[in-house]
Amino acid sequence: MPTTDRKSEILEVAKAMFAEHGVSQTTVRQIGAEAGILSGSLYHHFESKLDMVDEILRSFCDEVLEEYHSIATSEPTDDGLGRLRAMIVYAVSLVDRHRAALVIIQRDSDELIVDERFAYLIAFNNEVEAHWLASIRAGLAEGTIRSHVDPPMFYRLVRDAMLGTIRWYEPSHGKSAAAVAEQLTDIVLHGIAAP
Amino acid sequence: MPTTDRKSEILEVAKAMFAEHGVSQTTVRQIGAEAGILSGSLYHHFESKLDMVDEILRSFCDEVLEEYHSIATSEPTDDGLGRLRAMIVYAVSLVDRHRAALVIIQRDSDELIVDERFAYLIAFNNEVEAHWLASIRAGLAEGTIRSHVDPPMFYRLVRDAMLGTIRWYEPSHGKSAAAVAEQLTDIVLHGIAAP
DNA sequence: GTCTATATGAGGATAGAC
DNA sequence: GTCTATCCTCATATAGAC
Repeated sequence: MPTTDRKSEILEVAKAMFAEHGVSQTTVRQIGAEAGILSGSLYHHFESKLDMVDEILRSFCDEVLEEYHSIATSEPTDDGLGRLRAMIVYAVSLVDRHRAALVIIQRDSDELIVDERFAYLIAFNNEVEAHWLASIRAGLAEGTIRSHVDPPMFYRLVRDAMLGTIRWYEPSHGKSAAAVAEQLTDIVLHGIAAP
Repeated sequence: MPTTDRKSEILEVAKAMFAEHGVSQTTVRQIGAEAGILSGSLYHHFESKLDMVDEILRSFCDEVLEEYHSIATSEPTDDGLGRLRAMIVYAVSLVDRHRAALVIIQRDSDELIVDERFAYLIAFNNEVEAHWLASIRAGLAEGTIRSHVDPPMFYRLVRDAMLGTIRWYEPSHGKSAAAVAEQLTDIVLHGIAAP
């Protein structure tokens, strides 16, 4: 048995290329060339180009939802602010570990969800948002979050700030993921104004 | 003289379509159909599809840089925090007034800048960033911004939070642009943690 | 499982009549 | 200034040999 089968190998190549150039800008010929196979032969492993995208994104969504569930249940249920901190750290860590999948979802999901089989992307977003909103509302209820905060608006602002890091955050040089998470958490919690 | 000439009309149609579906996903045939003209006839007004994109983005960049310049000079030069507030309000207002151009730049600039003629997009980003960094550093120097804040990282986090609003902010219903700006400014300045 | 060869369609762009 | 007609290229995907 090989350490990784041919199909998974091709999928890794495709994932990187989809992330770099976008799904529709990546051709099956390019994927084949990069994977050392002719484009026609790809269809022995996959039914279509979108099938590759589907496999990549499904496994990502499954994994992430499972991990959010752990955070939501393992942290003390009543400590909204604590769970929120944990979620920020976790979300930033995804930029390290699943950058390609995040880039694809961020850039191409509008285009993908036209196809019904990608409906799970909408469900994924809703479920993630629900986890965040629950924590924010718990924080508001327990008084650790200022009443000024509008939960959905706040969630979206923070989510977009995190997703944006994908474009400029370089794991290899400069700031670590931890430093980015720390700066973001600090700003979100205490603001930038001097007391 | 017509109120708007045919070329501007076509450009407005194209701008909306580029913003909705992305530049490379919008075909000249679609633009023609929407503008009531055949695709071949578009080439009487423009040399190529990318020429349309170029005209749209150039005028946007010019206008925005000019307005940033006003903010930077009209507000008291020594009040970094004040200028920063003004910039946040201004930037959010762009989501209202120039949504389409912002969407195009956000989604397609990676693809566009491969072409040398779009090099001004990089210059644009650098210049806008320089305005923000100057204000942030002034705020740090005068002590109105906490020393914790890393200027480039902070700028990018806030910029991405603002750009993200493009995807969910609906000028027509619900929150006004002012409400979004207010919530964002409030979080950025004071954080969400209760004192 | 990968190759050769090719079907089929859509994209940007052009030439010349009106 | 717009239309008709068409060129050329490149995309996804298929059929069948090896």
